[in-house]
Amino acid sequence: MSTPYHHGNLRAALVDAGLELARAKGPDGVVLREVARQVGVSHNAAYRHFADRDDLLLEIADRGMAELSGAMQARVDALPDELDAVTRARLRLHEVGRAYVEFALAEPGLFTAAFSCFSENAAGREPGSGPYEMLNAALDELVAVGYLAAARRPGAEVTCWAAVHGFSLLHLEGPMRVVDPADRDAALTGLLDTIDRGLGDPATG
Amino acid sequence: MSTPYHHGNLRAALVDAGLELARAKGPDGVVLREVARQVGVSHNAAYRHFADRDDLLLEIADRGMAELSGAMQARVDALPDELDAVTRARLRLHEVGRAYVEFALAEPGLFTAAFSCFSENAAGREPGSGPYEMLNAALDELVAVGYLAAARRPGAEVTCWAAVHGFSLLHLEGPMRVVDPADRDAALTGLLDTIDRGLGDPATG
DNA sequence: AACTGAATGTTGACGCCGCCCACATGCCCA
DNA sequence: TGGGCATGTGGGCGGCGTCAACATTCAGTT
Repeated sequence: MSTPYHHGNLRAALVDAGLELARAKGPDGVVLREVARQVGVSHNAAYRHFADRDDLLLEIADRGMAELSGAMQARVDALPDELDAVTRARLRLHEVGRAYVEFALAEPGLFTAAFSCFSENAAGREPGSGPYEMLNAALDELVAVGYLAAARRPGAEVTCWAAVHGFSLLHLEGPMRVVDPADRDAALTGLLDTIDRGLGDPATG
Repeated sequence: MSTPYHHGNLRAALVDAGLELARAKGPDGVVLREVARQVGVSHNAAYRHFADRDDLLLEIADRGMAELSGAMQARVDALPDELDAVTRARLRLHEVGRAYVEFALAEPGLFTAAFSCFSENAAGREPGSGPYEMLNAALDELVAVGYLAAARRPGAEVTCWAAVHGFSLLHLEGPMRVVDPADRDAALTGLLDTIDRGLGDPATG
């Protein structure tokens, strides 16, 4: 009555609670018993909906990835239209990278949780919506507009991803945890600039 | 008698055992009770030498960092001498980065353990011996030989570190765990090349 | 050589955790 | 109406980190 024996939508409630825990304390904060406690259900109830803790974490990771994708998409969409093709493509890559780092620093727990495990059918439900696909799209555009030589295109996505991913982790859990935000932003600008120069064709850019 | 009540050098033995556990299973594999078990001492014995688990992990991390430094130094020292200054400086940066990634992939557990926590007096006991210092030295040399413009020097160490760190983690625990070594090496070469181009002064390089 | 205090190691306990089991409850459909 | 199945409960197991009390050894003083 007051609290019906069957929750009705326990699975979703568990994921939501777990998501909040991940946000607040990172992947290690997603404790099955605590999640159950917050939903007001007994420990073990979760096992009717998830094989084990990792299975829950997997779904949380997917949600985190989706959120990251959204943040990246938002920044890309906010780009002004009236730019020439080349600078627009270059700015697009910058925004993709900046959004990635911005999200990681704004949501450290969720970000690390999202990378603590991976599902096969990754974040992007419909193709093209995941962070990886957005990055590849940005790079493809750089080739299309003639800024990035086609010969340099293979592997470029790994370079870009590695750079922003490493930057995020170094400032999140790494030795750069304590640098002040201004220096951090300057360093990020420098990183994006170096990548831009490194990818660009001197003849064209 | 057979096994003396006092171990004699328990602290070092615990660190060694913990180091092996870290190597094999990463930071989460460093379990106090297991470390004690391996040394043949009761659980809790470790508390006479370490404040808590993190304290032990800290020392393990230091050792891991030192090992990383050694691997980097070895690669740098192996560089041939008879090169002109500019290419030598550029190669030096390449080797620093390659050694970093190589170590991370060869010793995944120890590498992640080394970055799972940090001591204040970081890895390099004597100044200049830590990974960070070696990277900075390589970049300073790039400035000295005129390849890297002094104006681009600030923040360059963050860019380089982020790139190789991110590359390592993406291939270690990240979505790129499964790419085959050949592709991985090609991607790393591409990354180092992009960084080299991004840092270099077009007029000089 | 005996005494004493500090250092070191042991035993036992507490409260967490993930996970497994047997059982209780409520829903749906024949 | 009744039976089967999904869902939630309660208890228990072993493992963890940590604390407190106790045992043993060592080293320095007299």
